Amino acid sequence: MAVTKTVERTEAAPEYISIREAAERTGLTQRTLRYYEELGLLKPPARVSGGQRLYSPEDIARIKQVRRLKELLNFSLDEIKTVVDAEEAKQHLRADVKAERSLKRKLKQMREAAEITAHQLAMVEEKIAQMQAMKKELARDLAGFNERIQQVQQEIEGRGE
Amino acid sequence: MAVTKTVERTEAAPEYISIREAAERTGLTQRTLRYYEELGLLKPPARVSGGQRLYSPEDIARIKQVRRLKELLNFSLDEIKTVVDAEEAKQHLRADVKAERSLKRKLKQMREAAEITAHQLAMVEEKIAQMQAMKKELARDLAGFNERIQQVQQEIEGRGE
DNA sequence: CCACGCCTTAACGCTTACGTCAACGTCAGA
DNA sequence: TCTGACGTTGACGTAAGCGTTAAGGCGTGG
Repeated sequence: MAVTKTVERTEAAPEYISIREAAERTGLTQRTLRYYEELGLLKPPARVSGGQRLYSPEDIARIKQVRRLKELLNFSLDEIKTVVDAEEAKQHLRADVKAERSLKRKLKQMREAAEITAHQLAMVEEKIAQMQAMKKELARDLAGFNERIQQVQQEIEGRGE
Repeated sequence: MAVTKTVERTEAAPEYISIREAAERTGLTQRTLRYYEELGLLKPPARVSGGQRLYSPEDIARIKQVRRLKELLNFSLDEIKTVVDAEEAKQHLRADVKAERSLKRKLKQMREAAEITAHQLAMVEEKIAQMQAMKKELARDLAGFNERIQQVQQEIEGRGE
């Protein structure tokens, strides 16, 4: 019985925003938001009775996370999908924990979730290391330039040109 | 009088390598190397008399830099082109410095080069900062998971299940 | 009540960044 | 000298990631 979530539009929920606002706040376009939803990267947001999307703060947070995965870590949308699917699993297991079922099962699932998170963490750390190496190189270049600038400047002054 | 650079192929320069090796060492494909060259991201390498490309160690270094710009900083090839064009300018000015001309001119050019480098450095630093924020978030998540795992484990032991 | 603005889905278009032939030269070894 | 591996330049193909347009629904202010 697929119940379509709706929200009172009688100013009840001020934190719910239109796709326009969502796009502005996340730096993506409306088209991109719909596209990501279509791909399953974003779970379908709430709708008003008229059918228009209403994004919750959690939705916004998730959108920002997807964007970070893409822009910072350079993940493809496919890769992001596997990540968010994993996060879905996390949510489910949290619900499970609250619903109280087999503890061993939960333990296994939580370990998987932790492993995924650890993996992502490792990737981020690796990228940071690479970028710090790049930073060093650039800093060295810059120092070299500044040194030469000093030299040339002294030459000019010495000459009194 | 466009003189085509050539290199003795009588084993004279062991540091010069074929496009195959260049691709292997840089992690790009041969096609990509030719494509980048076509776009002006790489300066045309030396050739043997037969027309085959020979990459110098400097060429290889440049290729790796282009790759870093793409993969680490997520630059488009267009953006990379502006960067390498700027670096071209640096090289030219270095040649100028050796050729000894107007010192003031050189000074101005060197300042520009330094500015460009500083700009790139700033971008790298910003990305590092963003990624460290992301790292913190992930670390926090992971800690939360591990904590919960401990809890569940104790529950299991306490029960003697 | 109707015009205007914002939303919807569906479909096609387009750019980037290469992959993949095809057709042909080159070079080293048997 | 022939053969087979490797290289060359086009030219066309293609997947990802959206942009853009079409055709229409909803609701709100004048």
